[in-house]
Amino acid sequence: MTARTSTDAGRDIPEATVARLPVYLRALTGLAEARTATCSSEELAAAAGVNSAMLRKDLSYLGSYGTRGVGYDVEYLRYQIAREIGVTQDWPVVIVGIGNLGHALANYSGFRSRGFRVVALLDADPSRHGEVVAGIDVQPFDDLEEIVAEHGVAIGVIATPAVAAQDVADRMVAAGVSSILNFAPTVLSVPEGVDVRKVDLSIELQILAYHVQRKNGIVEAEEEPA
Amino acid sequence: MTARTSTDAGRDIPEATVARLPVYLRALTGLAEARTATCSSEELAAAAGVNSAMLRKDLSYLGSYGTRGVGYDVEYLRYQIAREIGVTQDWPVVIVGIGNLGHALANYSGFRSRGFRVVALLDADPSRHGEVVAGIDVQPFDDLEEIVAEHGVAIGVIATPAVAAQDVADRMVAAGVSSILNFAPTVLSVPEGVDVRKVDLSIELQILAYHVQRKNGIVEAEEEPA
DNA sequence: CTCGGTTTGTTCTCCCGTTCACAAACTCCT
DNA sequence: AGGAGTTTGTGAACGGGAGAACAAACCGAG
Repeated sequence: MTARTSTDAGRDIPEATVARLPVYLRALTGLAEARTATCSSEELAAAAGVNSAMLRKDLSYLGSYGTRGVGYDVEYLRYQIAREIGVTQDWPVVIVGIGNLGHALANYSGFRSRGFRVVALLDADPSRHGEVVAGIDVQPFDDLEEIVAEHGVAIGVIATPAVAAQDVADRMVAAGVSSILNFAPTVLSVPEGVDVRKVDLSIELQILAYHVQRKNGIVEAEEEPA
Repeated sequence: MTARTSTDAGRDIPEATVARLPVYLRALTGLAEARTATCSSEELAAAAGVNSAMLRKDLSYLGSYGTRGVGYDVEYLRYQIAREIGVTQDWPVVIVGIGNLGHALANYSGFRSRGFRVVALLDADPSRHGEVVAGIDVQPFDDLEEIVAEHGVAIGVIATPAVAAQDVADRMVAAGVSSILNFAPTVLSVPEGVDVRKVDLSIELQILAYHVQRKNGIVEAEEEPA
């Protein structure tokens, strides 16, 4: 056995697995609400929309939380996954850019119910300041540093126009934010150690469009000269 | 040379490449707006936030559109990628579920500017019908089939609560929609041949939370009994 | 206590995606 | 015209993820 402390039974979880853990968590929550006490990897995998072998392998990175011949205890596994992700406690989050999308994000109930608490809404436009969205009033963007320090914010959400996004990211990083969820359609450059995940709505549609065109592609053919 | 028609110089583009083409397209648009006529793979890769070797390999699936020793013609490459993705023409899109997120999506200018046209906003809640969002009035969900048929809609966006999403997806598929962008936090099951892409806001945050916890993980240690 | 049935945890293999490294090809200067 | 310098396109190596298959472990019946 290599040198390991007793607490970290599963080091270095693959990124692909990390991305699926929240899906499993949601599926388990659904099962728990349906009063299901136990489930097999087959059932859980079906609920999560994945292969059962992959599910078992994913879970094995966390530890050995199932019982052979029986399956998984829904509540127990749910807690273990939540603990591994880190959503047993609440994470403070700031949202910058309270336009249409910022509004929607601020009102999104899925954040609060899944371990995230929006502690501030910031916008650079003074005409928005004081507006109350989802029970929180919009504050000047310049309050960023103070708010991050006060609440210990580690996660920032950028919902600004593309041109502003890099500046916002820089300020966030300087203020101590280490993870950014970026909705602005631009590539952010951040220092080593800072995580950025991007959600780009039009890119998703373009990917779909490609596949639609590919499916219909047999119909129209010529484009270049023969 | 294997049997190939003259038109399809690049069959079966890898999925990972398809997902990056819109990023390249956006970077090229930015360069074009900056009056840049030509760019090297190194420059374009930097603008897109990827490795230059990967960029070149990605582009090579489309064909040989660069000039060795020179680089790529911005306008020409932009057109070729747009054509490959299929965004030279406009795609009609329907959005179902005009809540907070649906509002934001309907108002999102990035759709229209990138080859997508929202032809209808649908909601099952009668109290919303007639409301005008982004210049389009909200119609009953039951109009779905008629609208899909009339406009030849191939792409549908689901922005409903989770419980309604599967029903909406089923109706969409039955009406002829072949690609779905799903914002509802649930796993959709669709028949073979239908593409689904999901965007899940809270999952993205949970992935970030995991990494934050991992970074801070050295601080707090014990959790299980020794 | 033993045996059959069930389900997990894990190993092995295949495949896709990424990166490296280099030959081919183009431009420009002399 | 020829050679030096650039940059593309691609073959090959490398790493990680996904699925199949199986051994280990558990339950319950007799």
